[in-house]
Amino acid sequence: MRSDGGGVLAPGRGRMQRTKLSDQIAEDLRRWIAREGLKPGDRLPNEKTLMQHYGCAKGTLREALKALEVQGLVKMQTGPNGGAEIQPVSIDAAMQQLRSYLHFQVLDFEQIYVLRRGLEVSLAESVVGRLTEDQLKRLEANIEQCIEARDSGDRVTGRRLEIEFHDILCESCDNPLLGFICRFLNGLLRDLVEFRSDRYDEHEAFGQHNVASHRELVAAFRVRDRRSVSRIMREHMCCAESFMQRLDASFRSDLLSSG
Amino acid sequence: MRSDGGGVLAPGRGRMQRTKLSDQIAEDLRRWIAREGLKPGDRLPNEKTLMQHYGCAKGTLREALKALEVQGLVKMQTGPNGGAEIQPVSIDAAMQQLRSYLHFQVLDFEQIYVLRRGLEVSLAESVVGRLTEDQLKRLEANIEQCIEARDSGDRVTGRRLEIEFHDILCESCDNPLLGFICRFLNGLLRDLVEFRSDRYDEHEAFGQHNVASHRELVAAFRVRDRRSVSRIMREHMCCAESFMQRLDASFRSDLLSSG
DNA sequence: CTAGATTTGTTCGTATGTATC
DNA sequence: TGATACATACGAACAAATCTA
Repeated sequence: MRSDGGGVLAPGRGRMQRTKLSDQIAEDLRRWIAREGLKPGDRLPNEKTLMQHYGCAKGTLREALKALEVQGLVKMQTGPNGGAEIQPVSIDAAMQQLRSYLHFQVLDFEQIYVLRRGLEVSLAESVVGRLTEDQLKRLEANIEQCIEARDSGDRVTGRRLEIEFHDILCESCDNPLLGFICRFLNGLLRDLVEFRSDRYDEHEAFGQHNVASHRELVAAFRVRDRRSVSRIMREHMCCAESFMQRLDASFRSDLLSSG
Repeated sequence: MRSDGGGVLAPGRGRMQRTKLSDQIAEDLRRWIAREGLKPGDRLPNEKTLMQHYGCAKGTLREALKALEVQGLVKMQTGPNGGAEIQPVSIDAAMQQLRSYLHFQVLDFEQIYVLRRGLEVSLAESVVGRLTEDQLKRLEANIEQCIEARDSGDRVTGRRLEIEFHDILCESCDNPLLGFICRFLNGLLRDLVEFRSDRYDEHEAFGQHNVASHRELVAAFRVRDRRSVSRIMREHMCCAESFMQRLDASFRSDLLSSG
């Protein structure tokens, strides 16, 4: 029993193109998954059944399933009881897509900090009283690792670890939107920091500030002092931005002198 | 042109390819597009050529192209000079992916405004002096439309138009990250506002506030008064949040009394 | 406006690798 | 050790869209 397939037109310019059958099937499957309320671990019917249901060929159905797979909705598996298995909605697929969108745009650290200096404060406020003992311990362990990295002179690792501190905070955020964006900004910073100048003094000062701020933050989190958390994070963001600015400046002068 | 394709096929004995052939081809095409620096409008080789290059069957290649199409990198076209055409990196694909990620999360207007009240102010500040005469005119026209919608009692259209005001501001933002997120938040609000209560008095007051604030904003934009813009938008967001809160409250009481 | 050429879209048949029992 | 179920992949052919002469 083939679904219509005749009159479905795609809005466009002069060329009105009949929507591809594989796209119709993909869209139908998406709706079916939502309507049926399928959860991660559930499986779609196998290819043969779906082929009979939609009255289409293997290639067509496989293109439809491929679309769902790329979007991270399902994962294909071979063997008995194989087929398309519903996947937990992945934050990674959304991040990668947003990243590839921004890949061709100009982006510097200042544009990131326009968002970050406000959002990280909101994030910190929102997780006060929600951090588990395990997470607090991991925050403290992270600070120790930062100190080790600094002592061993491994600057890039140090910067990366300091960003991980903020990733841990994202875990407890009950606002999925805020959590996503903060995590995403952290990822962008991780990429940027790889290419910054290796000015020893700047990195040293930056690292010392970060360790101090992170220690104050953990202390305030432990006593659930929301106002202190807010203030410390605001100052921390402000300082971090100016440190990044100086790193960026010396990085650019390095480029000039070497080019 | 070598018809070899051996570097991609990986003729390993024992276990065949761990990753699906179509995925390998898709990844190779992505890298090829980036390395070659292909721009929107450029075309990939046609299916036959690609089949020969990768030494694969039609179905396999089509799955690979489908993956690129879903990610918004290319668009397929039939006919002579058809094939896979490179697309401008679309903001829509990134938004849709992020939306589907958040679809299964709990999200209310308060969580949106935690971000919006800060980001819209930054956005407004960043577009001061960058708005064209055309955009200023469209902002003013938008305000007139809002008044018309209010007079004709069309509340939902009014709310939608007021959000479009903020979409226009996003156009001039030179920070792609900030622009993306503000646009995305506007989209979320558009969805939420559809289901809000129809309390006439609340909507009326909300509409009047919006028109007044938007008028003040346009005036400040015209004279490029950055500090006024910042202040007005901050107050506007604060008021809008409390209005939404009241709409939400009466909406929930409606639900209770009807359920 | 029609006819042909080009290229994607779809179908069917078949074979093979792989995981489960 | 097979036997079975399933996705993966190949190849040939036809259908539909679209450009050009």
